Amino acid sequence: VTDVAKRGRPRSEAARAAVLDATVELLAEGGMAAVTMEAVAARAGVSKGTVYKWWPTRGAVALDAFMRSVNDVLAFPDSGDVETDMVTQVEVLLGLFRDTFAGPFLTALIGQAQTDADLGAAFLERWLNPRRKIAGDVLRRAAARGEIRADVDVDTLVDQIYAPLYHRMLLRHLPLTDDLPRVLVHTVLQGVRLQGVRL
Amino acid sequence: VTDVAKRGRPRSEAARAAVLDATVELLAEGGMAAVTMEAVAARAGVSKGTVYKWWPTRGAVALDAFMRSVNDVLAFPDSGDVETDMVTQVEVLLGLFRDTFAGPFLTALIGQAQTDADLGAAFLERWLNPRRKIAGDVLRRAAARGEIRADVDVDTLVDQIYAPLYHRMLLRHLPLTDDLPRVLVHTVLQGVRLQGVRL
Amino acid sequence: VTDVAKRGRPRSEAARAAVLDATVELLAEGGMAAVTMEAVAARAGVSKGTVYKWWPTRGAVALDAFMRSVNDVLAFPDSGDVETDMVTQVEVLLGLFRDTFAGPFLTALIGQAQTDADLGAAFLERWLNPRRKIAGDVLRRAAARGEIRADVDVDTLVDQIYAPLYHRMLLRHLPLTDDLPRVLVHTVLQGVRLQGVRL
Amino acid sequence: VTDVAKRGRPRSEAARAAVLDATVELLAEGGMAAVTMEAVAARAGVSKGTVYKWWPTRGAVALDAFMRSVNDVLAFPDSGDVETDMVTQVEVLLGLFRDTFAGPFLTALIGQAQTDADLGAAFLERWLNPRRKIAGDVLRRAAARGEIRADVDVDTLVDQIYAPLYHRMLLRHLPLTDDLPRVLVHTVLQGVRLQGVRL
DNA sequence: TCTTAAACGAGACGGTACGTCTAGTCTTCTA
DNA sequence: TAGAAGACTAGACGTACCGTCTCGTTTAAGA
Repeated sequence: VTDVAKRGRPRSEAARAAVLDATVELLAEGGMAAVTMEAVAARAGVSKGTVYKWWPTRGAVALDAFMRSVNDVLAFPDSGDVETDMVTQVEVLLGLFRDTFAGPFLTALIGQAQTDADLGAAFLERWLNPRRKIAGDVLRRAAARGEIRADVDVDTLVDQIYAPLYHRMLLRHLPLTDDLPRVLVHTVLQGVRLQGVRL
Repeated sequence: VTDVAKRGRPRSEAARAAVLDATVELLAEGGMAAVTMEAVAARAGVSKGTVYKWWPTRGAVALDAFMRSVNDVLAFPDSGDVETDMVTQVEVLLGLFRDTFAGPFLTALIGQAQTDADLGAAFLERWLNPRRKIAGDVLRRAAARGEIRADVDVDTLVDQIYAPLYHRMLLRHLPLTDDLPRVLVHTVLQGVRLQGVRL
Repeated sequence: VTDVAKRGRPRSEAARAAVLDATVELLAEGGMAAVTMEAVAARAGVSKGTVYKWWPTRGAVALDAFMRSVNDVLAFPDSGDVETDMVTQVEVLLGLFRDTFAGPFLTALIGQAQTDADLGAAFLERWLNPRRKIAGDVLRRAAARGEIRADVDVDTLVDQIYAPLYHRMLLRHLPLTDDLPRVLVHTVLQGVRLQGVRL
Repeated sequence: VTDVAKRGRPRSEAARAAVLDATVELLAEGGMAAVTMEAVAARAGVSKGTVYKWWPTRGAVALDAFMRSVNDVLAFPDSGDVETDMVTQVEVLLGLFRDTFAGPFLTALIGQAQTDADLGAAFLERWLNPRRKIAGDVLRRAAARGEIRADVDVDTLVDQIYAPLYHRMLLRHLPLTDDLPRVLVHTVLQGVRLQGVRL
């Protein structure tokens, strides 16, 4: 508990919200290229100084705006069957990528992170790692239950399921199809299953 | 044979080479952020007008510079064993990503392509698709030989092998380790093999 | 007589005419600002090299174009009365300045000459001095006939009659009115007449 | 009294002065051709944006620099004799044109004004018209006193005295000689005097 | 008829300034 | 003390002309 008496004018929550709303709008209209500190401040009706006071870069603003606008879909089913659980979860993510605002937002953020190391680190911490963690837990539970081999490389397994989604979203070489989650999960789990083939 | 008479002063090959060299240098020194049209022209000892005449954006310059500087490693072994061939090829790619200039170059290009659709298309055409094509051919040959299931989804299989490399390179959540190619290829092929488990 | 045999392709009169026509058009459309070597060449359907071969600067092109397009109004009446002759001549010049293309052309040329000494010299030689000469001759004849004082400063007299026309055309502080020639000439001649006042 | 609260950072007077100083220097060194927005900003140690913020064109900068550097010599003597007063004043102007920095400055400005209507208007308002006004007032007072004819066209009279100075400065067909003011004023006033000839 | 030389079109080139935009920082007043 | 307003330095943007330069192509005079 901080009983440090706060002096001076408190931070304006209105300003914060206006900045994040403006960012979402601008990204919708013109992609990440339109999300300039200048434009964000102008659109939000906020001074540039205020934006810089609370966010170091436009990437940071965008990440905050993104995290605020996704209703966190971290809930993971636990039906007792790995494949069912994984497919369900991948389908949720694919829907998010393809059908909601998260798609353009994520591509923009990852693109931006290539020239902004801090943004990359923040993106890992707040978005990617939490999702990898729970997916990994499901696989670890499956290994404990004997559904898949115990010596499996969970990290690589998670990559082989999730990376193709990001890859297609970023490179646009192939569409995100409805059957993709099932195929991705099935092939990989088939490869690490203890007992023979399951069709 | 083009007997189209060439009118006017011919394009300076020296200028073209100077631009691409300068781009490689700048990218090495300061990443894609340092590759500005201004800096490229200055470093190359070429006028800005000339750069803009031949390349629409800095992304286009960078892509050309990249394609010129990779000795095209499209050669694919054909030992008759899918897994060996795929592992070998993925190892080559991983080495390229991790140990050469291609890594920073590619991340920069893909990042840039998120706000430059033309660059994205050119990148697909000149880099990604050719590599996917030959990897896919290897898998299709294996299917024909009966090594893997005939109804396999080749595109997705390729993604599950290659996407993790790009993913780790772009997101930096995990390192590109030496055993990664073997694990990636083995798990996936195991999942689509006709006869049981092969260890 | 130059019996120097001319070898090689002779100068294209068509190109010369096209350049001068284009210059007149461009100046009409956008003032001297529109008369760039680039635009002249393009409009004339002539290569830039050809333009530079025959004219050193755009000012030179413009001066040539101007001199070609004014039907030389050097003819000066000689009625035996200085004032009548001078007024008539100034009226002709004023008409030229105000009602024809010569106005914009001259302001552009004089403006341009402020940063192009060669153009200034050429302008004096080909336009201003010939006109000053014949006006001066009329005044000198009048002095010889005893109409005006013999010790009159002819150059300054000519300036006091003509300079106001150029001044108003260049500075635009006052319009070129119909009665201006009469007033200009009358006042000045009144000041140098031998016998008393003539109304 | 303006009790309008000024918000935001106030304009930097240092920057303004630096710009005008730099402009004077550049014009001295290389004429109006050297006065580019780029060079002005660089010489002044000021960003281009700041220059463009306060002056729309280089002509505008130059006019401001000019108006700041002439100690306004609007003071007009009133000895009671028109001719004496006018000659004195024309001599001052001639000295300014011929012996000081004002000459090159004015020719450059008037030249520039031929392709910049706004500059022309500003030049009239801030330089030419104030000077014409007080010269005209002297002549109007003389008419009221009966020294010259009451129906005189003051504007044209002023032109006949001043225009030759500008004309010789711009066209360089004749030098600005010391006796010019006396001759200019004498001839014209002689032409509009009420009583006969005065030598 | 064939050669030769100048003029021509096309257009690429190194420069340079344009006027605009955004990044960040800084300074002042207001809430 | 936060925030709004906005001026400031810095520097890249993409465009436009500059004047020069190579080309291949004409065009006429001289061999």
